[in-house]
Amino acid sequence: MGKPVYQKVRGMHDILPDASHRWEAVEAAYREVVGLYNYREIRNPLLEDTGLFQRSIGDDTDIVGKEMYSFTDAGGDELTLRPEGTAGVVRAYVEHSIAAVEAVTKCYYIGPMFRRERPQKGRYRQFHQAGAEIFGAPPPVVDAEQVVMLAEFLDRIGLGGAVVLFNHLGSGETRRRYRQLLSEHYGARRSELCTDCVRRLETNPLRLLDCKVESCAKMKGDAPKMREILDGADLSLLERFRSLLHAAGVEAREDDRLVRGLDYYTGIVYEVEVEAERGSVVVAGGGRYDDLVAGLGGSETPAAGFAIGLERVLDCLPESPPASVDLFVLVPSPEAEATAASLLLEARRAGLRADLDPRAGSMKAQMKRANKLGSAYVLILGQKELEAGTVAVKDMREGGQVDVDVAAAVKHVLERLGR
RNA sequence: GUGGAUGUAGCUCAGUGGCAGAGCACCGGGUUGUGGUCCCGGGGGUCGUGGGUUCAAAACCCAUCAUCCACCCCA
Repeated sequence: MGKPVYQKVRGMHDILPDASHRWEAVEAAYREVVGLYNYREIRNPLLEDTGLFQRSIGDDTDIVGKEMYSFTDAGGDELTLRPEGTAGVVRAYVEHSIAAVEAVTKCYYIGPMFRRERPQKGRYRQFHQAGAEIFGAPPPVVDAEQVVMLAEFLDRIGLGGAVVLFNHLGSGETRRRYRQLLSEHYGARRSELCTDCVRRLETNPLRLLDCKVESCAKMKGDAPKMREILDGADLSLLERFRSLLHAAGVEAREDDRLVRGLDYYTGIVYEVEVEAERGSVVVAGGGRYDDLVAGLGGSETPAAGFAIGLERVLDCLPESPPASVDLFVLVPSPEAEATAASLLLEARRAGLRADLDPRAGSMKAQMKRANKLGSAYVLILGQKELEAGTVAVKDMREGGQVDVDVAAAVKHVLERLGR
């Protein structure tokens, strides 16, 4: 064994053939579920102008401030590997004037995102998200529908019982006012704050509520509450949102500490949590961003979306074996290879996963290979069979085998497999 | 970005200064043409990497890289 000259860059992972089938299954389930809700796929570039992310995610956020893979290309353009999916989707929505063609647009995406963070479990520098966005729809019906869709997806892949934590960030003016009030409340007792919170006063006052340091946490008790700032319309939206989720059987709890790390969120925001062996894991997050389309040059357009962390989802799912082979052909001698090739072709055209051992070793070695691949049936093309124009069909499960005419062998296996 | 733990065979790990190991996996064999169980055998590691201490380093020291945990933040 040689020693590797290169290794994968930090925080990035190879999805090897022994694991990729799990990804395929999760992605297929996602496409299927969002298709039922009439979402269509959008495929955006991985690279965008750096300014797009600065404008949409916000200059003060951690993502823009210190986590982006940005560079100047040979032509002098400032480019960034996308750290999330929404910005690019909104950019495309505006750039292609989609609003002019249809009043409501629903699209989904699946793909890699890049953030230069310190990696750990469930946190990678290249990770994958499956997301969905809707444009041109006011709250709260579509917001609830997106959360239900998300729950349906999780349920389908075996992560039932997800819990939704939601909050209302206030829209536009109320949100700014609330940040101001929080900043004043905590700022008045600045000296008792931890160093992180002193920084938060400036960068993200909403995060002050989430501090776990005791002296800071104590101040939360008499801190102004979002609910006190929200107007009647906001509160009734929240209530309708809640009851729509309830009606769909989705467990949802209001959580006034819930804050999103991206500046474009307005109004209803949420996170989705599932129980895993190591505790509860947030596998998805989303919310409404009613100002973003206009912020990127489009007309005022209500919009909402979410993103699911696929690694986090997969980390919660059990290992599963890859697809096994339906039919394996044993080729004991070169004289049998032509017959083997045509049998394999016939089998594959009939939709069977079929293979042989390209090393052409002993029959025992080839049988071991067939067994390792989990083959249901093995066709044995021995000298005896070749001369008789037959092939031995062995049932690997039962262990028995029968001689069948070469021309009927694949059909025989298809019948036994019930296909 | 900060603090901590870990890095020995493909995988899980034992080995605390004196010849690099186990289990599983992989490959082969157990007479004539047949897998899974069992028995026997085999290949594979410059002990993450680079320095240092020592007669002698997988082990001790320093650095570096990677993974994991906590923080920060987030999917």
